[in-house]
Amino acid sequence: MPQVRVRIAPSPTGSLHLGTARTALYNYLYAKHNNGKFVLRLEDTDEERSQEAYTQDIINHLKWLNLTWDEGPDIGGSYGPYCQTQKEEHYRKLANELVAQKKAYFCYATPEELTILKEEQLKSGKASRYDNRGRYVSEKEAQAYEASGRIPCIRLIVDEPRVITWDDLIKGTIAINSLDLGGDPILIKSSGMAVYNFAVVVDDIDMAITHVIRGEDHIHNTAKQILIYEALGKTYPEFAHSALIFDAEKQKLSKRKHGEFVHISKYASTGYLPEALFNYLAQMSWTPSNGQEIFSQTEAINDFDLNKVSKSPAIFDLTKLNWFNNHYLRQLDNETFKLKAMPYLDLLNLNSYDSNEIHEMLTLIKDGLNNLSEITQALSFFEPKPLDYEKLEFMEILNQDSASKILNLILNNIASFKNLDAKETKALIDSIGINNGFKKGKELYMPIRIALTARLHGPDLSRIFTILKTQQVQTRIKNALALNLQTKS
RNA sequence: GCCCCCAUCGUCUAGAGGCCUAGGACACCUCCCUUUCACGGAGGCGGCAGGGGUUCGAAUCCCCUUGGGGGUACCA
Repeated sequence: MPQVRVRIAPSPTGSLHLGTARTALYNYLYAKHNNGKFVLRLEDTDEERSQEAYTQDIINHLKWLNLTWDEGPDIGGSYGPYCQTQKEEHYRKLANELVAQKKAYFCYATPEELTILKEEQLKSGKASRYDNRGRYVSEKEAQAYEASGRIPCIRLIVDEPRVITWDDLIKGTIAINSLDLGGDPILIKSSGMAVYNFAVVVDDIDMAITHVIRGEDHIHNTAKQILIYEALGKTYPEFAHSALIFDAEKQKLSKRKHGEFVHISKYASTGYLPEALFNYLAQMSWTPSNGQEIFSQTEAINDFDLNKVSKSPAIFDLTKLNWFNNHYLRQLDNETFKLKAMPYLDLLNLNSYDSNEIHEMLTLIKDGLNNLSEITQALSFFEPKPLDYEKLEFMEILNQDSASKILNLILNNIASFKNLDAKETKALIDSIGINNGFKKGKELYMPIRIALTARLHGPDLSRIFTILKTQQVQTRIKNALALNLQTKS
């Protein structure tokens, strides 16, 4: 058996899409599982929408996901070039050979003529398709078209009717009638550039691709492409079509509807770990044989099997991704976590704290995070500026008599808190509470929590207390008490 | 319209005719731990789209219906 060679072939018309990433992931896993090669190729035949910035984005984020390729436009390889725009001549040459062999022909129909054809078909309730009229144009007519300045495209002659069938590695047997392919397909646009379906086939042949793994939106393209392989006299590769990823309304994930959250870049910048996204994407239509939800890339490679990839579409669920991300975030050692947290920490003014204190803050919140960008909000109360207590829920608690009593007690004893660690701080708060008739619990701690953080919930209060230090604690309690007086008067 | 694909808890799935009283995970709910939140632990709720076959036996095989999705470009 020849070496397995698979490819991911994104078009640089947008930044790396979730769906493309998952297709890349399947290809990657399949290649690595079979000791094969994974190739990156850019399908940039769309002259109008392709952009260099997108190419960079795609390359960066595939790398970010640790889906590394063995050959590609950035690193080369012996089957290049790996961009379609660099192969224009080659495509044209092959198409012309097909014309010479009478397997293809020049078609002089104008877009306007085709639009009219389509409208007529629609009106009479027929399936809309090209009527293959160009097949029957005589030499003489062709010369007349040339003389009138028409520039032809090249179309492939399709046997009709005929059943095209292949054994899909994910879906099983698929059969499509050539009659339903919309008429003789274009190979070369009149601009001279190859059309997607032709370029793909030529490239997959040139690059000795053995397995084409892609989304099921390509199923009809596959039928057309098989016809092209046959015309070129080549055997076609194995095909595997995976179901698409949907949103909660069972619609295809689209930039238009979902904004930046269809792009891998968004997850990277929001502080999702590549391991988490990899794991989530992999498990959403494939389950390892041991049934585990959490698995590493290596484990996935060892166990991957196209046959076990789900035939039905999966709905993208951010909540579940969050669960995976939380898991991987908690697994990070403190140093790595700190390193990854830095960009989000930098958004806060925490210059007054030393690195031990920053470290302490991070361990405080590490376990409860969905993504790293939540750090900014989670730690914002550490910024040395006055807090805003003007919220009904806070006021209700602060206005209780017991609240001002407790806060005053802490204030009166503030000096005793100096240089205590978290455990000692807690013990002191407890004893102050007990000596003055408070049970330790919500009644005792909530007013302090609100005074120090202006929040109802958060991490361990005594640790917050020690990080803030007595000076800041004193200021905040005074502020909270002042507010209390204000509302009472 | 025409063609193709798909159908198990709200979501992701396990299931290859008897191991199924349909298993797991996320979410949700209850309880425990706990000053609160989170983490962790113990439970709970919840599903084979419908109808016909085939079979001793169907979530599983076949057919129909319904529903969902994709495609139908000189886009990729």
